[in-house]
Amino acid sequence: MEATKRHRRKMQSVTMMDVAERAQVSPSTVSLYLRKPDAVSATASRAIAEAIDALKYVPNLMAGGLAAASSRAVSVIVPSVRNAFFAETVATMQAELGKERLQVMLGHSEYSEREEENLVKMALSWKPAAVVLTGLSHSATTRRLLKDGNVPVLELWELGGEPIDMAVGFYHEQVGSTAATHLVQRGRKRLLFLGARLQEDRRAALRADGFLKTAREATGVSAEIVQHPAPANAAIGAMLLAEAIRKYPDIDAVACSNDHIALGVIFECQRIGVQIPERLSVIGFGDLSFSAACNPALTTIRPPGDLIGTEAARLILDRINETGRAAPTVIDTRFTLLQRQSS
Amino acid sequence: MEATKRHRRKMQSVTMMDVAERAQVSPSTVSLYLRKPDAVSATASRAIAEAIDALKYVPNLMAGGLAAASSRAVSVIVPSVRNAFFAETVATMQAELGKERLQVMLGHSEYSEREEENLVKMALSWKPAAVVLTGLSHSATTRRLLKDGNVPVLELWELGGEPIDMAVGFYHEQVGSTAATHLVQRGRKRLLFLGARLQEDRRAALRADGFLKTAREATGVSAEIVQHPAPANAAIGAMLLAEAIRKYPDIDAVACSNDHIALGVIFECQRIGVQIPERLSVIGFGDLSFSAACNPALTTIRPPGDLIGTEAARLILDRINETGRAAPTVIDTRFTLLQRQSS
DNA sequence: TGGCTTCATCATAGCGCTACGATTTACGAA
DNA sequence: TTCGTAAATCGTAGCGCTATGATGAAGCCA
Repeated sequence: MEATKRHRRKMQSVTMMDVAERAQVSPSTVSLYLRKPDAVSATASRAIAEAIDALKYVPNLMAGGLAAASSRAVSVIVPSVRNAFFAETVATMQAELGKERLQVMLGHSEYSEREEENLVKMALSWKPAAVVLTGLSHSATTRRLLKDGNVPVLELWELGGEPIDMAVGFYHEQVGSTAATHLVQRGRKRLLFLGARLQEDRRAALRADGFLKTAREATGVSAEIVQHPAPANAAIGAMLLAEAIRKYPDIDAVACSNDHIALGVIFECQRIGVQIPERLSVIGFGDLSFSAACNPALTTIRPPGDLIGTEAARLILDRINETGRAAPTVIDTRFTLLQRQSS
Repeated sequence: MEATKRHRRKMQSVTMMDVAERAQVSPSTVSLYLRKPDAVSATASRAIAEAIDALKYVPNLMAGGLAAASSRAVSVIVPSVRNAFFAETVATMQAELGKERLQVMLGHSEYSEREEENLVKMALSWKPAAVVLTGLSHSATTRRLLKDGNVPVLELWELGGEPIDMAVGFYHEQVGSTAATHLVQRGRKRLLFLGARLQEDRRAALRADGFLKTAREATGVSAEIVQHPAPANAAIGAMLLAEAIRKYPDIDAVACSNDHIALGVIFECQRIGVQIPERLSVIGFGDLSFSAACNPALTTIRPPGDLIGTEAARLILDRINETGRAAPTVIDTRFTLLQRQSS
């Protein structure tokens, strides 16, 4: 009986139908106005804008996404925004994509391929316009999901090997190599690499590899490594320096896997009376906001986190808008050695 | 003619209908299994799980959100994740909400009420399960949109006045007051507040107000302020200290609006030969990852960014699950004075 | 044995928008 | 004046899932 049929009430107080009625156009025209304003006449546009404002209409992006089989969302998966590198890239992407009314959806992998896989599954459920990952290490399931997902994929912050789709980053072994070359050119002969969490942070491990390889190739130069499994911060840096000097009393240079560690090294050197750079050269990685203000000012290698974010956003927008430009699959943003006082 | 009728092709290769067919249940049961597993028998659950795995089914959350008139997304709007305070809160919320398969959507307001308003409009288009804002300053339009939006709203990181819905944070004037009280109790009499970007960062401005008010109430104590319009970082901190000493040569204590500024102050004091804390006490705000490792270790006030994130996530989940507990509208997380060596 | 309750499962209309072909109108050229 | 083309607008089925009442089966108690 019709009397007992379920009547699902309308959930949204104002819909595109209401806007269309007030503006005296069809709902299709309202939809077109919101998606392609240039395809709608000035007269109709004014009436529609007035109706939207008067009715305080808020579009339902889920209905639009269902109908279009794609959403205006970009899933961005980084190890953590606690990490200043990824915070910078996320912030830059959010600014660029926000301008085009694309919503950034955030996921934290905490350097876990398993967690990244779970996040990719959740991401794909939203039919995102693109999926952004950090680095090149992914589970086989993640790779299959993304290949089957028919979605633009970017891998950021690391280059090497064949990307799933697009990649923006630089070669981390080259960062390590550049640090070693710099110290050797400064005349240092007893080099040390200080790293944290290298088991999970593969990019830091790659920098360590590049450093040791290049340093050990230099005539008359020795290079060792001292590590700690905890996440990198200044306190860990201080501990690492203390252990380094205990194990290798004659070191004359240290390269740190990031500037937090380098900061801790600088403070620890002050405490134990080691002069930088006279007695010990220090080089970091990251060029964080405090690096130039250190005493002495920190020599470091600057990764362009902002450029990575900007280029990634541009690739996404190009792919979405299909401007026809054959966007390069891989962008090498390189990095910059900033020679300051500490080396 | 039917022959010329448009046939919109099915977009998603595998849908819930396919899973239902393979598991030999109805699509309703599959939907129930995904939303409320306890309501489905063990036999049916096994068959459905097998079918999902075999067909590699990925749900379409937009269809679900359209049908349910709500999505499993939480919109989180912070000034920027470049700021470690908000990065910590976002990271904590992402971890808690991710466990319940709620997607964090990120927005950056850059301390602009206008930008926040735009982000709230975009947020509401996704029919989020909750909207999270930072601070208590919002445009009238933002307040109306959220009230009309029929959505749980949280305001984080600041208490004071009546919240739109729920609030988790602490009183920033009390932070400033606590810093002043601490310095006065240490016997300091010529106090200075060093702040950056106080025009936009209202919480930092509130801390400055609290500091000056309390310091000036103390007998025989004077207090001034030196500011810079740029975003706070260590380099700005160094500049502020240099200007502070130039303008007020007899100061014996500085309170910094955050620990980045304090870090710059520490380094600048080293450069100009000012002994901390003998000649100058320094107190910061934030307890960032480097604060304990400074030389001298930095006295600071620790805001519980992680607790704010955890409590916010709990309030959201309670509201979504409607557990019946009358969750308090306002949670004061307080803050902690960490007295280290610099004061 | 029958009736009532509970648990598991199902039916299906509809949520709000979009794609894309159809239709209408206006303008310019022959 | 007529025809063709371009611009603007419209029609409407369907995208994939869910809410909620309906239905059937099983179990328990009188």
